[in-house]
Order: sequence, then C-alpha cells, then structure tokens
Amino acid sequence: MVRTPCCKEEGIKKGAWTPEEDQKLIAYVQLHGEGGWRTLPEKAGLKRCGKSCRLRWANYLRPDIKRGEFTPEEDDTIIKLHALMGNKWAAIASSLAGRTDNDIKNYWNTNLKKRLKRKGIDPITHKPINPTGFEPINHKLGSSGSARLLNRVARKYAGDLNRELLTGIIIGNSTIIADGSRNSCEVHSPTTTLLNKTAAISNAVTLNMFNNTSTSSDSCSFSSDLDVLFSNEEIDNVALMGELKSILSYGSADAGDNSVTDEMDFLDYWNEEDDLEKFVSSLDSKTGLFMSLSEE
DNA sequence: AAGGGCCTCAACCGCTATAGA
DNA sequence: CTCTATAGCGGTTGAGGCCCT
Repeated sequence: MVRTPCCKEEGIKKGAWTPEEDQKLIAYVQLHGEGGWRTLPEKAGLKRCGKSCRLRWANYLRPDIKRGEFTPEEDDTIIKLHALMGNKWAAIASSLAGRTDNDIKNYWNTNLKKRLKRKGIDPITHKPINPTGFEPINHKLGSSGSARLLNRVARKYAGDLNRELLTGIIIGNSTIIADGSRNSCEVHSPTTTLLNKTAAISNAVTLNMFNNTSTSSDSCSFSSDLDVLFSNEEIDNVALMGELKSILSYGSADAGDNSVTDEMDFLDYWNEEDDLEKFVSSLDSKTGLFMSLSEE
C-alpha cells in the first residue's frame, strides 16, 4: 500500500526557501505560535507542505537558534553524548542550547566523525580502532615492549616501509605482491607462521626488557635477543629476520636511518607509539602467544 | 579559465510515536 | 481498542560552493 503523502503534491513548492517565504512563516508563527503545521501553509499564504514549514522553522528560523562555529566545549559534549546515546541527535541537541538536531547531525557527519577516525577512534563504538579486526585481550604485561620492538624494526629497516603490505599480512592475506615499481616484495609464507613468529619476537623483546636493565635491547640487537631467548626454538634467526624485513620493508636502508620518505606509508600511519602499541596488542591477542609466554 | 571532484548543509523522505476522537 | 492526524526523528539527497588540476 502506498503511503499517503503528508500534503497534496499539486502546487506544492519544494527546495530552497526564499526570503519572502521565510518572512511569511516568521510572521505567522510570531502571531499564532508554533503548531498546527498541517493547516499553517494555507493560512500563512505559503505553497509549502506543513512538514516543510515545521522543519524550516525548527532548523533555521527559530529565534533561539545558535549560528556559527561549534566551540571546543560543544565538540566535547557532542562526542561524549554520542558515546553514551549513539545517533540520538534530538537528545544530544537538547543538551546544547541553540543547536538543532539537524545541525549536530551534519556537524557530526562532516567533522567530528572524521576527526575521531583520524585519531584512531571508531566513531561508532568510540573505542580505539583495531587494525586487525580482532578484539584485544588484557595482557599481564603491557605491550610497550612490543611497540618499542616495532619502532626499532621500523627504524632499523626504515628506508621504505609499506603499511598496506604489513596490514595485509596481519589481517590474513596469505600472499601480497607489492608495487613492482619500487623494490617489489612478494610474501609467500603462511600467515599464521609469520604472525606467530612476529608475536614471539615481541614477547622475547618485552620479556628481555623486563629482565634486563642494560641498554642492549635498545640498540637494535635483535639477533642477540633471539639467540638468548630462542636458542632452543626451531627458529632460524636469519630466515626470520629476512621475513620480517620482507614484511616491513621494501628497501634496505641503513640501520637507524629514520629519514622520512614519500613511500613511508607505514610510518605515516603508525607514527605514534600508541598506534604501534594498539597494533601489537592486537597482534598479540590474535596469536595468543603473548599471554602464554608471559605466564611461563 | 574551465571543469571535475569533494564537501557542506538545508531540505526531503520514510518511518515511528503520540495524542485525541 | 482502533483509527487518524500530527509531531518528531534519523537517514539520505542534492544544490551550490570551494578547491585542485
């Protein structure tokens, strides 16, 4: 069944309001008050549907409407209330004097949502965006060690990191072929193996940092870390580091070279240690190795 | 200067909630 | 209780302006 329209279609004007129409509406509401929207257009001499009049008044003509930029305080309020209530624009608007639900909805969709995303916060859940799509678990140990590991990996092989390649591996693409125009890199290794190994190294360095106050772990000495912690493991250090290098880098820049290049997608995106922490935390939770090793 | 793409925001649409007969 | 009219809400659209090439 076709829904009956709120007003007759013939002769009803749509689209942007003219100043003359606004004046007619303002004059009528000032004289008779709000309400009676269905009959208002005819009485006010407007060729508009009542619903359109109500919306025009509520979102634009009402005298108490606040115009202009949203203040940082208003931003905070909207974000906090959205976290609590979700897309309940009218409810949110009721807490912001002079702002309409439409204003807030538009402002959210065009500004605040993007701002949160840029900060790595999911605008729907208001939680940090997890790049692997897996929920992080609580660690007995913080993942700052893992973050430091990745920072050092980044610096060690920093010439030219490729976020897409790395992300593809983390989220489960088994084979990713990088841009052939710049030191292409093809990864064939099973994803789970890479994840396990990467997480194991994270653990190794984290545990090493907790147990060792020397500065050796800050000097990019992965091989010695691995020798100490994985001497009895079936891990080939050279092959492992080669894989890591494949994952994280196109190039073969000098160790410690942090110079920023146009191609440093990975560092552009993951340039904050917090981001790296989130990433490694997710990685740890996906493999489950962090907990099992740290509990030993 | 032109035109294509992107962004903003006013307005519309479709639906639900509510009031009152 | 049911039906109808009206109000209100949230999602979506599209005109117009801006920016970039």
